[in-house]
Amino acid sequence: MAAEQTFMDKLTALCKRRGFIYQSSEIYGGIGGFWDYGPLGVELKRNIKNQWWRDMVTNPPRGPDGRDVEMVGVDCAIIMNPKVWEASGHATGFADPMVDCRKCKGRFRLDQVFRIEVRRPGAAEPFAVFSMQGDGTHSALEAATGRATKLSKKHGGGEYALAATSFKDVLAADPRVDVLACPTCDEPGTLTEPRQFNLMFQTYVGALQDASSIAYLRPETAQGIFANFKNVLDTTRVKVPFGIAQIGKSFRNEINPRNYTFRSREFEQMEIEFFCSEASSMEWYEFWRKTRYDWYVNLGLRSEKLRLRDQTREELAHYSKACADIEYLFPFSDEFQELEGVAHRGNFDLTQHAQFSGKDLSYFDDEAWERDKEQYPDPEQARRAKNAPPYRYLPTVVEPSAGADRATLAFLCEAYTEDTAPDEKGVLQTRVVLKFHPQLAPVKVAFFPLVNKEGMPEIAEALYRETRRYMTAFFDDKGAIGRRYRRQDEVGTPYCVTVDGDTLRDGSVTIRERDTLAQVRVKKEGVVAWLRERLGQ
RNA sequence: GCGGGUGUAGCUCAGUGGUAGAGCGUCACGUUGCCAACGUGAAUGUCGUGGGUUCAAGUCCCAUCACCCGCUCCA
Repeated sequence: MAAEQTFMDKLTALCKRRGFIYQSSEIYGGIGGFWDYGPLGVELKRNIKNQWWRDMVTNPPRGPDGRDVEMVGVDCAIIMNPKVWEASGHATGFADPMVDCRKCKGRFRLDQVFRIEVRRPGAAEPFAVFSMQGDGTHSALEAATGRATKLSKKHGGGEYALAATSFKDVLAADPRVDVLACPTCDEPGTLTEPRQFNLMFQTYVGALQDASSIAYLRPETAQGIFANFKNVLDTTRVKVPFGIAQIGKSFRNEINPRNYTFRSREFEQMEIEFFCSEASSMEWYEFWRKTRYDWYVNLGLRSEKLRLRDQTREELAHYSKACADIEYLFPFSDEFQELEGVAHRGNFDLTQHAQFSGKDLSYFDDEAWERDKEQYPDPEQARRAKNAPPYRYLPTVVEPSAGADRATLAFLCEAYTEDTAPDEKGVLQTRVVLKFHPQLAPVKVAFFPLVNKEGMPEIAEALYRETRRYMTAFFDDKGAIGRRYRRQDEVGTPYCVTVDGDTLRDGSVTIRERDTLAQVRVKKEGVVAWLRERLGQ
């Protein structure tokens, strides 16, 4: 742990020193869970987002059906009608504190779990106590009857009386939660202390600050996509299967933000909701699972620190058929941490929004109907068939949901390398280098005059001005050449171009490669083309 | 949320209740001939913040904020 801690310390120090990441409002003592990207950090993160958008939206891969994936983008408001969060399930459990079970991972509202006491008529002490879930005392008692009868028989039979007290009331009288049993696991001691879960940031819309004007900052970008599903269907010519993508900020009022930018209260997501038929959904799920994993690998997360983990049945949400996490072993933890989740969500979200909004969010498959309608000669039969699957249905959703800040942090961790390079006297010295994939590097190329005379600076600057029309470039004539190379290594610049004496004689420059330190000579007129070819800019 | 630790220059860190420091970095000038050069000079601090004790607080006390570690948590 000590060595890994040192690694994170070095990385965070580098990120601060070279302008990748700053703590938010640092001059006022900072604020927990919020981070700013500096001049180099914003380039890095933007490159990651742009690459994602290019690879997923504007130039998506070929799907399992042999056709190019159809994908459109949206950019939705952060604040939405609060009913959205009722439909999505994010608002439930707000009114009452909750307890979690450490064993079964269940979460229960205190007013919906009851302590059931079974006692003989007139007896002071119950002969059996257990826990039961219910919407109210009545439903809890009803649910408990079967078990109480069995317990009564076991204890010799005879009449018994039931009493149900909600955990809320029990704990009000006696705050010891460890004597209460989890209604699922049925053993005491597995429940956490009750807590208020209010992880959505709350605000007021309009000048009037009362209950009717409460709104929330979105805790995920996905719901904006679902809420616009019908709009996109009606106004573009997409056909299922297709996806809607969005990059944007989300907010969660995390109890305990930690691990640098990994768990922040304000963060940026890159999400796709991919809509397909139920029949093809597992095929699409497998496709996205692999496509998204490969995306990270292709951009440089090559080590064994990246893995694709299928969630176990117990981890899955009730509506989900399958979910895989793309995880990275960050230096700050012994455990893999989630970068992205690829979830098979069934049609849960569209069902919820159709129900809560009262709007029809079904999709009608024209092509299939045109193909099959001859099979329904009877008009009434045809009308019924037309409005049911496989012609009209709520599409199934596969959701690849990635964290842009987490990806940025993973790429930084993976890129950070210490190796050795010879100094002026040929002695090996430690070198810090960020080995970013060239596509992600904040600065693509730096231009140096070997020395500041004989017209070298002018030539180098002219090349710099020409090149920056196409890519982020940097000009540096300060200090010795070796030092300038090292400065660029430290921020991950893949190429450095040096104008030297030979440039004056034959018009060639040296291009030095970041990872290998190898140098090649290129005619100065060909430098831009040489770089654009290798950087795809 | 609980317990422990830390907070001094851009970074890493010294600093016995009595003048605010070092290395690296940054900037200027000179030098420069391909991998962390050298010389000279310079800038940089409400010692996290707010109270308190004291003749005097970076140092002691209290509170608070931020970060780190361990638990917890991650809807």
